[in-house]
Amino acid sequence: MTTITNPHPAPTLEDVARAAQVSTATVSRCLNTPDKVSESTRLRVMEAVGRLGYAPNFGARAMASRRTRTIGAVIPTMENAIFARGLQAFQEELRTLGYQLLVASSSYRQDIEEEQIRSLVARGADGLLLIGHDRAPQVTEFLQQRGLPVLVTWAYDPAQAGVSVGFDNRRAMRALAEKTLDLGHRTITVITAPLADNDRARARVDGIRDAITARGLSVAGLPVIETDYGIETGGVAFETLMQAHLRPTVVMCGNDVLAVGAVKRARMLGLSVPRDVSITGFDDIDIASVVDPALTTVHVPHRAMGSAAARLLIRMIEEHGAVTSQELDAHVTWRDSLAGPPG
Amino acid sequence: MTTITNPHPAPTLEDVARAAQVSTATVSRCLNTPDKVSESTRLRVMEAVGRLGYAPNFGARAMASRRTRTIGAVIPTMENAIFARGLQAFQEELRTLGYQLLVASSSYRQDIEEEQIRSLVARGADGLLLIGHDRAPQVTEFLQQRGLPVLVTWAYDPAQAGVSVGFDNRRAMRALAEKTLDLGHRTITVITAPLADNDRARARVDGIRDAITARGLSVAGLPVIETDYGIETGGVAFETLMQAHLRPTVVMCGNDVLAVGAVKRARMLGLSVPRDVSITGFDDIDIASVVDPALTTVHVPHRAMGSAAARLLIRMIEEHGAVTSQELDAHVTWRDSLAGPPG
DNA sequence: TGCCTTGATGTAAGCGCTTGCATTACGATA
DNA sequence: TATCGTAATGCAAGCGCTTACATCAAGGCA
Repeated sequence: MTTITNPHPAPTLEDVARAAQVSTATVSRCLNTPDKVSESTRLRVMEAVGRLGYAPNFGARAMASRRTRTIGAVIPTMENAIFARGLQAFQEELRTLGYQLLVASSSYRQDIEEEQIRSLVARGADGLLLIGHDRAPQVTEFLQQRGLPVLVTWAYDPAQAGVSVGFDNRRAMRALAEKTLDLGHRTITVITAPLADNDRARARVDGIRDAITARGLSVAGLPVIETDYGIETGGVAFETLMQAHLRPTVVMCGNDVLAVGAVKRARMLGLSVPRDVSITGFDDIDIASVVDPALTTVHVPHRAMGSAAARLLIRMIEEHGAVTSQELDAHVTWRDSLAGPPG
Repeated sequence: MTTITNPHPAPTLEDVARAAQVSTATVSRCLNTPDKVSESTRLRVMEAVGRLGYAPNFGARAMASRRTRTIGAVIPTMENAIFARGLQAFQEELRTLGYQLLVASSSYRQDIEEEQIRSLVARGADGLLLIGHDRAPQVTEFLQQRGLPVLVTWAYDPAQAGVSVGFDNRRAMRALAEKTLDLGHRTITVITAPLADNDRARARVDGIRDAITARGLSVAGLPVIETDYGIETGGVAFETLMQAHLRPTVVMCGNDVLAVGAVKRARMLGLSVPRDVSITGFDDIDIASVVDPALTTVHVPHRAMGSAAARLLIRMIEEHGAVTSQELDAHVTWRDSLAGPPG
């Protein structure tokens, strides 16, 4: 390997100091505590900073000052609108609080999530935002060992350890399932994202089971198809379900994207929604009200969750105090894709 | 200010070295060049690493080794599906190449973009991915001064300096406008995202003008409404346009989200698309084929663009070579929202 | 005039890591 | 047995910054 001499060495504090005829300490103070420096010096220094195109080296600064004002977040994927929206709000709120956001994504894989968490910690994140509770024990242990503030979101499950801000996936889905049962549906089927390593998805399916059981009905034969996130995959799963000999009167989907796939496929199959079959979603993203018929779904306050998470996490960091989990409301949004069973 | 002694000091290389009874150099080698260390030592060291929950300090490592294997990207917003998708592909490709992605978002504001760029540079990014060409000159100058590899994407404009990978927004929109004119439309109107600081949006509108001018028609009276990104805002703009005394026969939208808003609003107003009015989009995101009628739009290869960008940028970094811009194909996708003018 | 306060600046010690060079141990070779 | 090569390890210099502490100049006051 040949060592290439960088033709553009980034200017350092020392370069600026030399250019402005002061010590590095003074330059540092100009940048961090300007009121501790005389006006004339400050002007001279800032001029040099501008002229040289100086930008402080973050690593060095973090090392010397032992904090970064940086928050790390690991989400499954940016392609999922629900995370994108919540994270955008999270970031905007962080900005007003003087923090920076570092985002990484895990593609729904626990091993990648672990790798990303370690990387964010190594980068000196002052706190971490994670999605859901499912996580290998050694990761939790690692985080605890570090005493790093960690906030879980997109989930609120009082049974879980750790602070979270989110909604109760299980209860919300149960509410929707109860409405479904109220309408007279008895042949329910479910399409969901893969359940392994995904407590939110599992909680939603459990919510459906809760509702069924509470009516004294049996949950034994409840068909549940797991499939990857996507409109197309949702459609395929829907078609499979409709080919069963006991055709469902309602297909409850674990998220809106799968539900939209189901609705589209229904039309292709010549089925009318909700006359021939009802379909429900979860999340209430844009697409839910765009599809025809519009989805009956569970509305999740993504943006509110993002900003609440930011405020809570910063409080954990700055006040070292014990904060408590916060539950947000997720309620059924009634639209057109759910009606009584046919006949 | 009271200084709080961190109750959980992160273990350092030295802690590991002490625990494993070796020097810090050996620990470092275990982590970076394991084959230069004897097996027995390596095992002992790795055990200590695991037991202490050691994670290397990124800042220190970057400082000592003078590289980070990190790429920075600044996008306008994660809420826009087109960026989310392209960036996801970008990140996946980077991972296979052994690089990490740092994402920041600018909310479509140049000043925030500048701030984020500087921050990513300060964090030691080995290269930068930026969206579009519009940028304050001092930013470009700063980047150039640093000699940092920068790749522009979501745009391909041979007239612009700098390397880019993307598609020709102007030509693509022109092609769509020509189809529109071919169908006999003469009363065209446009809904677009704000044009200031957004070369992609401007290029798209220019493409429409190109098509009109090429037919020998006048572009003078072409109504153009600028509005923020969103389904709702698109709907409002559409309604405004339809209230004009000379009602358009086609509304061309700068992106799919605005177009979907227009379609939804058309239905609310009791207008049939495309019988009463045609509507076109741009981007071909999921929502475009979900809305009814499905949007005639311009298909953009988001994921291909993301991975191509990753490969190109890494080549710029690792081979120091002059690479050339790469143009990807964006073509009209014909669906149902565009037909001939009424009557 | 001499002493003290105050504000502005400089000095230098790290922060945690990588890496060139020096050292050591040990088996192979003459 | 003496010599040498090689593999394994240690030593220590820095990477660019912050900050406690030292220093210094300039007034203010008795």
